[in-house]
Amino acid sequence: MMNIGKAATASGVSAKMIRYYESIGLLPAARRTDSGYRFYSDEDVHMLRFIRRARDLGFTVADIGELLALWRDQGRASAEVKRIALEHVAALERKIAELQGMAGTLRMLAEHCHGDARPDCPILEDLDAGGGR
Amino acid sequence: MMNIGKAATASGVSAKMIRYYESIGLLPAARRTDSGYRFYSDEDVHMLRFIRRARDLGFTVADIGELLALWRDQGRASAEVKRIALEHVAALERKIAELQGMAGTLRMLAEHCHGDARPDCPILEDLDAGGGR
DNA sequence: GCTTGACCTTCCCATGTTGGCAAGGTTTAA
DNA sequence: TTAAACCTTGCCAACATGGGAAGGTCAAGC
Repeated sequence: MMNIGKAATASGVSAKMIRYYESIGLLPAARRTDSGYRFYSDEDVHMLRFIRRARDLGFTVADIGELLALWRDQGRASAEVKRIALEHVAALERKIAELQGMAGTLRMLAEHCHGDARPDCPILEDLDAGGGR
Repeated sequence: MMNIGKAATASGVSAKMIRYYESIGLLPAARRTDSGYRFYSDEDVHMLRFIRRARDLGFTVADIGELLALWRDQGRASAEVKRIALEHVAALERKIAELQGMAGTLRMLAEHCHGDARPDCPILEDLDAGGGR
């Protein structure tokens, strides 16, 4: 049993975030000491690490709510977990493609820009003209 | 000369955003009619399209502030523009790498998940264990 | 036993960009 | 004259996170 600070260092989730997750219902309300301090078990820290890892993989808090429910449900079907994961992969890939498009365009523009003291600059010219759209 | 609604459709920037950009100082305060309506010139729409295009390329509003200043400065050095663009490309690429890492891990995990009615699922197991970290 | 510092509590605020809604004023067309 | 389509400002929401203030609690050292 430990304080929120200890649970935070043990799990890698800040105390601030632990309180936040509790407030939005991602975590059940923590037990409290008589004086009102939250306290946590190793089991709780385990759940916090789960959340931390899922955040690192880019899942939103809403996703994690679903994943946690499945995690706790011993009779879950793995198909559901896989669906959530693959949907997330697809979203990540859409985002990646979008960023790659931006980076590609900019890299191209920058290549044609002298990058010296002269004022003419294809980058600004493109922004000016709207990239031919 | 036109209303904000017209300027919005002409530039592709919503009226809401035009007001927002004005409020944060990205745009100078628009001129007003006697009754208080904002009005815009073709020149203004031109600037709005510049902003729109730069947003599409992923520049933050802060970046765009710099770019607009350079755009207006006829004596600017293109080196400065290029620097901003390349910094942004680097930021995009960092983000892309991060997302690719997430997507790669998840794709791998999903591949090893049966995705059927059985409860065992490598995805949850990884989240559980913390991916070996 | 008292003081001090390190913890905890709640509450409010800020980030960045965008949309939505409400209450009220203006303009335009029928 | 009236109705529709605009405009105005202001507030609220999202998402996840951090910062800070004001005040209560706990543990260690003296």
